[in-house]
Amino acid sequence: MSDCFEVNVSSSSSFARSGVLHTAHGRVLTPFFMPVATKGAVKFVSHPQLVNELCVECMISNAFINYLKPGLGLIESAGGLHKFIGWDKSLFTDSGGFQLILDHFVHKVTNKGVFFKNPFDKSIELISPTKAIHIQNSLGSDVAMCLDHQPLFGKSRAAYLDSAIRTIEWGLECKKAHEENVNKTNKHQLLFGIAQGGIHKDIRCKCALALHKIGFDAVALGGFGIGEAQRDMYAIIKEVKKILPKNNPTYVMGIGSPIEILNAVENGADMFDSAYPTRMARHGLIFTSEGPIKIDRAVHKNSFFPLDKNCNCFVCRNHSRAYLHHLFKTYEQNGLMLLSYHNTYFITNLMKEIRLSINENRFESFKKDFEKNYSKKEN
RNA sequence: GUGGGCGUAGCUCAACUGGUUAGAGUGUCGGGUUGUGGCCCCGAAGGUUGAGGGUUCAAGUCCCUUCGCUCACC
Repeated sequence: MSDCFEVNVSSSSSFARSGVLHTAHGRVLTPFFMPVATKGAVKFVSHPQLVNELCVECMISNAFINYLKPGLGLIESAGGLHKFIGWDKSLFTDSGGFQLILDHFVHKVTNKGVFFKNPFDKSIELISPTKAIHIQNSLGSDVAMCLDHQPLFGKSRAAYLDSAIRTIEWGLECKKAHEENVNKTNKHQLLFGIAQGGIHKDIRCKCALALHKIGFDAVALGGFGIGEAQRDMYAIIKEVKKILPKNNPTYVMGIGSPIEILNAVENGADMFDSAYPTRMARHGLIFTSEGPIKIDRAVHKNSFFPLDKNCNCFVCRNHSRAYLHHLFKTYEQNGLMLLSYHNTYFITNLMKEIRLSINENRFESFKKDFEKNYSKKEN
C-alpha cells in the first residue's frame, strides 16, 4: 500500500469520507467520478469543456483499445498518452479486462490470459497480464489497472470463485511485470488490483485481502453494474471496506448512476468511472434533480423549460427541452454534444456537492434530500 | 385521345395457382441500457387493401364501372 491516498474527513454516521488521491499529474479530491475516454476523448465532450467548464480532474482511457488503434508506437512517439491526447491532468487506463464479457472481442480465456479477436484485422492475440501492464507502461497513464477476470452476471458460485482465483494469479503477474518494467513515460505510475467475486461476500473479501497483500497501490472493486441488485453491490462495498486498511482508495469500477454513486459513497467508495452518463446522453436519457428524463419523449416537444430547472450548466441556462428534443430527434450531432455536456456536468456537480456535504458533516441529510427530489417522477 | 403498369399501415413495400385474425422494415408511442459503439434490445398502437358494383361457400387477388398516379404512342 502506497501513500497515494489520504482521508481528510470521515462521516460520523456512515462509511462516507472525503480525501485526496495523489498521482503524477496532480491531486484529485475524493470522492470523484471519472468520465470515460475510451479512445482518448470523452464522447461528444471536448477537452476545453472538461477542463475549463466541468472542472474534471481525472478521466480514464482504455489501454486495449488504444493498443489496437492507433497503436503503442505512435503514442510512444508522441511522448505517452497524456501528450498524445493533450491531457495534463490525472489519467487512469483500464486494462481491457471488462471487454472480457463482450463476445465480439474475446476468443477464449485461459490461465495465460485473454485471447482477443482484433476487430480490425480479425487476428487473434493473447493479452496476458504481463502484456496488459506493458501496454499501460507504454501509455504512461497515472494509474494502471490489472487485467482481471469476471464471469457474466448470474453464473454459479463456482464460476465466481474460479474468476476470483484467476484474478489473484493474474494480479501477481501484473505486479511482477510492473515492478520489473522500467517505465518510459511515467515513473510514478500507480497500479491498482481489482477484486472480483460477484455478490459472494466471502469470495470478494478473500480476493480483496489477497490482492492487498500483493502490495498494490489500491484494491478496486470490479464486475458491478452488469445485472446484480444494487443493494447487493452496496453490501459488498461495505464488507470489503471492513477488511481493507482505511487508506485504501476504494474505486468502484463501472458505476455511474446518481443513486448508485450516492449509496456507494455512503458505504465507503472513493472513486468511480462509467460510460453511463455520456452513453445515456447519446441515447436520450438525461439526469435531472427530479429524476431522469427521456428527451425523445413527445411530452418535451413543446416544452420551453430547461432540462433541469435547478441546474446551472450552460445547456440548462441557454436551451429548452423543445430545442434539445428537436436536435435529438433530427439526429443533429450538436444535440448529443449538449446532452453529454449536461449529464457530465450533473455528475461532476453531484460529486462536488457530495464532497462538500461530507466535509461539513451533513452527507446523510444531503443524500436523503437528493434521493427525495430524484424520485419525484414529475418529468 | 389510344394502349400498358400501378393504387395495401404516416412512409417504402410483402401476401404462391382466390383460402385462418392482411405481414415486414421504417416512422410514431412506451420501457430497458453502467470499467469501447453515435447503437442495440423488449413491448404497444396504427389498415373499410383508392371508391362503387358483380362472380364465388370464400375476393387484396377474378370481372365491370369510376377516380388518381405513371409510362409509351398519337
